[in-house]
Amino acid sequence: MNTYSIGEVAKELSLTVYTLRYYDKEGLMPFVDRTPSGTRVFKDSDIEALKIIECLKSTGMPIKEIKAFIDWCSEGDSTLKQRYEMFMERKSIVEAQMEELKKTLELIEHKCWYYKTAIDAGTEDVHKEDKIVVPNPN
Amino acid sequence: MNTYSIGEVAKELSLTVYTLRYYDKEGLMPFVDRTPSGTRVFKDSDIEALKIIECLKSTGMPIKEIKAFIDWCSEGDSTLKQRYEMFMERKSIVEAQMEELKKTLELIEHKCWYYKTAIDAGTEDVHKEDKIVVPNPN
DNA sequence: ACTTGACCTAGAGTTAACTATAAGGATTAA
DNA sequence: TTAATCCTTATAGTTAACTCTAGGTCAAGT
Repeated sequence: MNTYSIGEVAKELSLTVYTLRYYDKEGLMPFVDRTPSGTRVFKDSDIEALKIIECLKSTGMPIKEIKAFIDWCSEGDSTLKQRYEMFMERKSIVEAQMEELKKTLELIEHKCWYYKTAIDAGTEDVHKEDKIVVPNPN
Repeated sequence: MNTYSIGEVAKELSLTVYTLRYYDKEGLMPFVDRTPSGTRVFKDSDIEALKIIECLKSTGMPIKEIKAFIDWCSEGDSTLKQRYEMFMERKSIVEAQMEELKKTLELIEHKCWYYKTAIDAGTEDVHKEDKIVVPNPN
């Protein structure tokens, strides 16, 4: 079974060693082994767990909540329901984020069109009467 | 033409008056009028501009960059190209975010399944041999 | 043996984006 | 007119998530 140093894991996950040690300090990595002298030794399964952590982080989940999840994992089968519900809640949060992003993208695409036509006309004034000239979505 | 107080705008955009004043201090709202005594008076077009600001903010754009855009808007037609390029860049950033979120959602949905089956089995151990029992995407 | 470089901890510093407080001015309602 | 409820500025405090420094340990290479 492969093992990795903190520097290797940092490179692999595009994080800094500072960040990884910070996560450890916050209790996100209680599963990582140490050598007798204290150096962290990461297993493949640890990297997988860190990928889950990064996944949760990318949904905007705060580190304290991620720690709660990690704690549940350590507690075993008695917390299966909490963990399930946590992921179900994340699912609906992410779905809402995707909806939100879709609307954002539409507005941005409209702005791209707005500026493209303005550049072609040489002035933003072409849009001064938008409500009259182009009554609809623009 | 309608006008609004800072409190009304805050309510309308689900922000606090603190946040709006902070934005103003950071130079995001140079277009907002004042009464002779200094009270801000928001027009409908100001609220529309704030919605664009919120849109940019929701893509993760830092306030300093949003300020650069607002400054370009004040400078007039000479900055049309910059503004166009800025929105084109935002467009690809948002598209990348959507791709990322899609992958995140897939992982989360997998975890939902993982925990649902574990709950049904009464133990997480049903997944201990995933690689053998279910060789593929799980 | 010694130097180099990666690792360690504890704790301080940074940054962004608010969030709140203090002290006061203007406007409205009783 | 007096209280309430807005608003103002300046400035201080908070929070999350890093990010870095200081001072030290440890293992490998020359």
